[in-house]
Amino acid sequence: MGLQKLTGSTRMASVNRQEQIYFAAARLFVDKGYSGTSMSDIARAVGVTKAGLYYFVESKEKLLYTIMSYGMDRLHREVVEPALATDDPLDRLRIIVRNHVKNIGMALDVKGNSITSVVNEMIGLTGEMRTEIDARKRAYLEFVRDTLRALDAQGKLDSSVDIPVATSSILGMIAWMTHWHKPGGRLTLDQLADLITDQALRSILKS
Amino acid sequence: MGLQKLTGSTRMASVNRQEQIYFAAARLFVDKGYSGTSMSDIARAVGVTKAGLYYFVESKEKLLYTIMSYGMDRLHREVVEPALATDDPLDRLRIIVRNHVKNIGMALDVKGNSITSVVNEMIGLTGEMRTEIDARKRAYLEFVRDTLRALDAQGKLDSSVDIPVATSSILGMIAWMTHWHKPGGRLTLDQLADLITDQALRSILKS
DNA sequence: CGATTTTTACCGACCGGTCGTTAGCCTCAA
DNA sequence: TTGAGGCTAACGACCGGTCGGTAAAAATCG
Repeated sequence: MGLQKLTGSTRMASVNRQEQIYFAAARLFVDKGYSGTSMSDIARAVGVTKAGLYYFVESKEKLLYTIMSYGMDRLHREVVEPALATDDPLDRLRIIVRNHVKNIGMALDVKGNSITSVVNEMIGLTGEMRTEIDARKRAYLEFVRDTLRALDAQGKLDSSVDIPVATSSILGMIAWMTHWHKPGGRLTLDQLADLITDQALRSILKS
Repeated sequence: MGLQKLTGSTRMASVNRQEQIYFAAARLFVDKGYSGTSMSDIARAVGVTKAGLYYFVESKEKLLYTIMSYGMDRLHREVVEPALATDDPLDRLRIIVRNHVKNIGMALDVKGNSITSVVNEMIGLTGEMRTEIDARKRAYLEFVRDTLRALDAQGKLDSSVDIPVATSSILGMIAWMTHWHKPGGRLTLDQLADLITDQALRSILKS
């Protein structure tokens, strides 16, 4: 393909490239899976040679790790921190579900941004990186579980609720969104978040 | 690993090998993903050379397709058909959730059997095979959705339930099990199925 | 300011290895 | 003797990753 020669610059700023690579890789990882995506695929998506890619990225695994770390950061900032702002466990759970759904929804909506969804990819990481991401995921699970426990302590949970199972089920409802939610559909993201929040709460609260 | 020598044969009957290959492949696909699993992995798991594998299997994609087809067959036989035995939509939904959970749970529990879980692997299939499996999955989704619709017609659904969203959310609760359920845990599969069924129903029914 | 050096942002070629797949040979039970 | 059930060997394509090189931009210097 022909070279560009506009304003004498064929290159792009490094910061842009970095972001571009992370976004493109995240999108591809979500679409084709981690092992199903080759470094050439990513390079092609950002318009660079594979060799050129390795100027910005240390390894494929490190790339996945960086994306996952960033995703966990966002989850913490946009879900955990706002939830900590209230002491009422019911409000807290509402915020958790609502913001988590919106977080994933945005990740699917916003052009090129699938960062948060990649966190579901568990395979592909090994060693310390694997350990760290696993620990962060477990911490989040524990945070939600504790919220359910607090709700139980207030006697607000239905008697047939098993807290660990209920926690995983609610998170499953949310995580599974990536398999069916299509951006630009019938519902706005806010409406969707409301619906899922209601359903999740109803699934555990006393009638 | 030791050879079996029953009836003086170091070889295995072709039917056994076939099953063995499907089970081993299913397990590996669930654990490491489709693209993350190589034919060598599968061959090693069943104690055959990679080339030897190709006597029984036409291609990697066909192998995945066969496993998925088998999984869909089981889902139909163990979930859809029993559900059709009743006309009451509430009973029907109860059967769907309960049996689907048990189906996936057994797939995780039973040694070497992960068949049903593989159905979640959507990538890896192309062309007609992809189309067919997609259609069968959509038909199942539609079946569950229709059940919710019937429930709605009886006025039993909570007013804030959106049927398509609620259907996907319930199926998400179930499908996500593969990510957290560990066989031989605190609960029996029956107990687990009861818990999830209750929670799923509570999530959509009028209080 | 212009000249020079250093750094940035890449590319083409290539590495050893593994991928899915095939061809052809051997072996043993029926 | 035949054919099911393997085997060894090898294929071309592609994998993640590296190497040496380089044009252009930025920093430094006289």
